[in-house]
Amino acid sequence: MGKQVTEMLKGTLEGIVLAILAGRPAYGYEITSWLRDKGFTEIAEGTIYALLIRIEQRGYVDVEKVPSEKGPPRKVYTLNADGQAYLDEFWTTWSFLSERLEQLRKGDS
Amino acid sequence: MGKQVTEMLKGTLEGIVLAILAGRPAYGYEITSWLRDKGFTEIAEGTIYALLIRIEQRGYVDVEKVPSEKGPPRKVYTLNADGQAYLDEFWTTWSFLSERLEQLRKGDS
DNA sequence: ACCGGTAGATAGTGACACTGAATAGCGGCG
DNA sequence: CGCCGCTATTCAGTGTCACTATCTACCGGT
Repeated sequence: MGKQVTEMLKGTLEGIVLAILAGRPAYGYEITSWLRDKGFTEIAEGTIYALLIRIEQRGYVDVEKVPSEKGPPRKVYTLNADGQAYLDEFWTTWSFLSERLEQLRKGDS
Repeated sequence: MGKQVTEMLKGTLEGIVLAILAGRPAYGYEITSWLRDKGFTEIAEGTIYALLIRIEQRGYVDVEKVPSEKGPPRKVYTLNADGQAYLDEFWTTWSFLSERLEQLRKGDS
């Protein structure tokens, strides 16, 4: 893989993180580990933190500082109503794109 | 839709165009019209031409100038071996991403 | 005292799609 | 004839997003 994934993630990584947060609240480091587990081995730590700050500024998540037993305090992110709405929109957009791509792959051109 | 699609297209639009060219040779204006037909109404003309120049410079396509009955000569693009290899890679990357996304949507988190 | 693991922040870079406008050839209509 | 509309391509400037690389900071164990 490599650069191709990087470009394809633009616009989708945000949705991926919001989808994770829809399942349960989480903090940055946790999300990064989870992504690595799921095969996204190439996603840099810094990328996730930058993304989290972005969605926080847009008001898609609520933030709470929670002291950690190990290391500095965690910033725990929780999806709010605006974030859920944006996530719904994301899935609609994804479905649209996904369907066209599958048609194309089948040679329906 | 709107901006969300735009960001999601990064990295995939290139694959879409190559997939079209895998079916048959085509020129820019034709590809744009085809995309609009298929629901990609928001893709700007300029975007496609810029993309075509890019994939030409990378050597994924062969180019032939064909005089047109109407308007200036067409630049007809044909997918070559390198392009086909890149397209195969694209589908692999797409499958990877697509599978994780579907898992996420099903709440497999 | 140091190191490894946990946790987060940030400045600079590159790639890609969009906007908006310009150029150019051709046919038809008044 | 002159202008409009359709076909067809090009290009300069913009914004967004993920990456790289680096830095700060807290903790436990050796």
